[in-house]
Amino acid sequence: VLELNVKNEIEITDGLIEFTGEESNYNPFDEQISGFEETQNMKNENEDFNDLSSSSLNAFEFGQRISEESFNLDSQFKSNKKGTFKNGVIKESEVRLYKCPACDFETNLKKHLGLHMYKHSNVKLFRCSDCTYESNDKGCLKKHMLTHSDVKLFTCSECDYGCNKKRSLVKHILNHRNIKLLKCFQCDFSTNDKFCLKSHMLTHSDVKLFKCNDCEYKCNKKSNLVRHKVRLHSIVKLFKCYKCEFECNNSRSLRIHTLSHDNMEVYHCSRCKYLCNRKEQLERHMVSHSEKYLKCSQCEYMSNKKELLKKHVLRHRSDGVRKNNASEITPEK
DNA sequence: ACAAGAGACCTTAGTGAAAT
DNA sequence: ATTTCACTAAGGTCTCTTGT
Repeated sequence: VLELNVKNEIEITDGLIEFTGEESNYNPFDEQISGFEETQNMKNENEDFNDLSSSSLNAFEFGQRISEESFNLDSQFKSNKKGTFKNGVIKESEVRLYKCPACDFETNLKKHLGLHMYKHSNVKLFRCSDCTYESNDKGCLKKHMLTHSDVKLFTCSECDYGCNKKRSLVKHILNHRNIKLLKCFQCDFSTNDKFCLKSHMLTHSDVKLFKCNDCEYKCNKKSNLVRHKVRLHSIVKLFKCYKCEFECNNSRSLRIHTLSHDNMEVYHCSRCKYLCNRKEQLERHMVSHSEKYLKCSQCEYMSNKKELLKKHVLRHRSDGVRKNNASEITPEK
């Protein structure tokens, strides 16, 4: 039993993860993702996880499931109907009398229709006093207000982690236990985050969703494109030459530029904009333009840098894949 | 549930400079 | 002249959090 703060507890016993203290039993892993598979045998692959029995994850559950989840109902309607479903059937007496003229929503309670109609207007009933957030749902505003406070409804008993969502704590605790329930069917990658898996699947695709307007760079993540633009094409120049008007956004470019002010003999690369003040540095630089690569004898890895190949070979050793020695570093022509 | 962003971690490549 | 160390830039990937 992992004790959470105040009245919340999470039990992990025989494969059952269950919250006690509150009634909600949300299972973030209820849904199957097409093309992906849950690693139900993951437990067997993880010898460090001693708390569960070997067959436990096949019965991985978060207590009793909420039957309402399976109905496609408006959230306000659904929230007030709790307890009116029995075995997934709505009682015959609860005929829906009020229909929304603007959409398919219908309810048997007039006040629910009134609340629903706010959805079709610009009127917002509740507004955050600290930011621009507004909503027609009081509960949503209450939840939003937590983001302005330091209050953490759920805290981990094993570390300093705290959050306001049960689901987040469940995921966090699964990380402590080294359990990954969602697995990529194309590689060894696994995670507990469905969206993360979706994003991971893009790495197996040749499609690049985002392209830089200023160069040939392409990637599948918007945040990577933004980072690329800031690093390479940022209009903000942080480094300025103290002798002239030259500006750039990295220290290396500035260093190279200052060579021109020092009356030093400057060596230019014929294939790029590289400059330096020593002949041997230029020669080493030219290696980066050559097609001479050093190849690892144990895998497909290649590098034109001896230090990197050494590091790589050491990794083979530490992984215990195969014993190796320096003679296995085979330069290619 | 989904989407997006921030940030962390890891890796590779390139480089300056010191050591050999 | 060559090797090695230390550092930085940059990209890929993943985790975590937040908002809708």
